[in-house]
Amino acid sequence: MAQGQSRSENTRGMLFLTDEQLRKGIEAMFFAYRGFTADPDRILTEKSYGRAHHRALHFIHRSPGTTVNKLLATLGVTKQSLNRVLRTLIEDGLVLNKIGTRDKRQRHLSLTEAGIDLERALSNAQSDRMRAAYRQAGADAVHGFCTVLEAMMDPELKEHYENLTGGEHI
Amino acid sequence: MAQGQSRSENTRGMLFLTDEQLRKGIEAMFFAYRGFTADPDRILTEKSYGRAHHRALHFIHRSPGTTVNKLLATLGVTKQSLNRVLRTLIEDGLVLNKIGTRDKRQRHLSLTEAGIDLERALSNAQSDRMRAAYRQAGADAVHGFCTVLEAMMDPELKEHYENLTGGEHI
DNA sequence: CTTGGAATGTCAACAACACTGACATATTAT
DNA sequence: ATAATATGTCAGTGTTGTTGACATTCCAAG
Repeated sequence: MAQGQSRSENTRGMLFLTDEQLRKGIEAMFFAYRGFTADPDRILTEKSYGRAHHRALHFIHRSPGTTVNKLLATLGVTKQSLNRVLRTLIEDGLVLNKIGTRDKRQRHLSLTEAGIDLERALSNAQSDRMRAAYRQAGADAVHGFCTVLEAMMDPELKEHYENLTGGEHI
Repeated sequence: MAQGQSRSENTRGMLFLTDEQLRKGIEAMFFAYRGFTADPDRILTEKSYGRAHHRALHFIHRSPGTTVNKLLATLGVTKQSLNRVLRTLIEDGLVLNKIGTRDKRQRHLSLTEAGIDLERALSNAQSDRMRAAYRQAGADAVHGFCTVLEAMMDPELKEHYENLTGGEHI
């Protein structure tokens, strides 16, 4: 019955959504995001880094050789904010900053060995929980999960998401 | 084929998950959460409030008459952090702070008319996007979405989530 | 070749929101 | 009486975001 209502559709095939169902989804996002970040946050605190460092490491690892401007667009922060984070990562020897050959204004970012190690540690911590959740929920649930998340993104952000999926080069 | 792989299971019925699929889920959470908070954030900025005010309003609206300690547990922040937010909300006439009758140490929190109005505006902004995402993704996807999110929560946080769903009283 | 604009870096100031630690005040429980 | 609970408050600190201003380097168009 509860199941029936949560899947109810009207004659035109449209979902009928109660306020209660919407609110439940909102709270699920809130609580789940806390779980989503909890494990990497513990590692980051040990190393005196924050979530912003994690994000930078993640997307540099994802698109090695990317430029600062591209990274800014993906992260959606100001250059001043990113620069503070990037500076510490470069100083600490986790990120490499190579001046472009074609366009010498651009800085191409990549991870050092140490950067790769930390990124992997963070990624593993996050993936472990993700994998457990996926296995617990099942394959169909995972598919629905991603479908709804994609539908929730801003169109502009969704482009970044899809470009990353397609693969990025120098 | 892509569909086939994302739903592939082995002979024991366990999901086979590639690193790529897990990373995609991680990035989907990151980008979707930005969309999730974008609309209410715009309203909050107008009123010189932040996301913390939104969360407080949401959960007080959800559980009228709740106490400070319960709210602290739900939000997972320190009392000093919550107090800063609550003080401004009370000063601005959005939240009521009533001394308990049974236990006079406790303060029971509830929304004023103005508080209800702002909560509704924020909630509507967030729900609109949620509803659109739900409709676009379909009923089965929504069910999977919630299932995975619940599996992703810390057990302790999941209790809060479920208690809220069940309904809270004074 | 000069000039405009793009890409980047940096400095300063500020705000939101989290934290810790310490302390005060009621109130309840033992 | 004493201990524990619930709450509030002050002071300090750190991360992460913001604006605004300015310098540098370099590409490209006139």
